[in-house]
Amino acid sequence: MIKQSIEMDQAAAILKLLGDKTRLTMMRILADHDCCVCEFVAIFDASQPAISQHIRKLKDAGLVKESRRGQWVFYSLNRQYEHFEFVQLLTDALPSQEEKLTELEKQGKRISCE
Amino acid sequence: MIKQSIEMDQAAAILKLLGDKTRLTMMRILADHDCCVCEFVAIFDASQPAISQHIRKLKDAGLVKESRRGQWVFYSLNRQYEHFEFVQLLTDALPSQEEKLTELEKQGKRISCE
DNA sequence: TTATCATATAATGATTTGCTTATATGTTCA
DNA sequence: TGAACATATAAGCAAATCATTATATGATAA
Repeated sequence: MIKQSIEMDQAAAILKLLGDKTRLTMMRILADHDCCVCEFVAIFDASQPAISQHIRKLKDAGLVKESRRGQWVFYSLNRQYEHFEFVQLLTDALPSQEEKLTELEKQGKRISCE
Repeated sequence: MIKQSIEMDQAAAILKLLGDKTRLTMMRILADHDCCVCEFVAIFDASQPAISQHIRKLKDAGLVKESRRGQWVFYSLNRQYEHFEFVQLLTDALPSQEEKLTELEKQGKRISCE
């Protein structure tokens, strides 16, 4: 199988989407763990609608997928996304955001509903 | 020397800048050749001020540098740019825009003033 | 079933973006 | 020097973006 190269307009659209600190950081976090909306709200210290709207953009573009677990909605990377490798190339170049999660745990705000 | 990782806000700023098809394509072209403004105008079939304004953003951010050659102003990648490697990671993942240049040559619009 | 928690959506407004038109600047050449 | 060419800048405007507030939806638990 010959790997199909991404087209310029698709690449530009992805970069535009990720050219926002909040969304870019979300993607970097999701590269390591699934996350639910309320965790993002806590991490970014942002309003719930603001976070919800950022996630929606990522979801509409196909970069993330959602799954409801009880009352929570979790998001994860969509590894079937057509240009997942391109996205991964980017997130791999970014620093781990692990501290944001450990910070959450300290505050007892980490959700886990396994 | 430990390679310093790019910070999230810097990365987001770069992606935002490159999240525009015209600017992204410019960077991909510049990865292969220096280019002058009038070539970009021909390639993108855009107005001269529009092109000039895109280039200015790239220049202000430090991604490209300019050099005047006679009446033309040429632009090239700034390989000394702090996050050049990050930028290169991106452009390397994009398809060559070589045809755009060969197209120009066919039309006799390629500038060369060596 | 109703209160509560988690999330999404809608409406609105301020800010940013990217073009256009008009004009200024800098270079070359007759 | 002045005309022509290449480029930059400024001003203005329409569209896009991103937050806010208010409200709707969906799930759980008492």
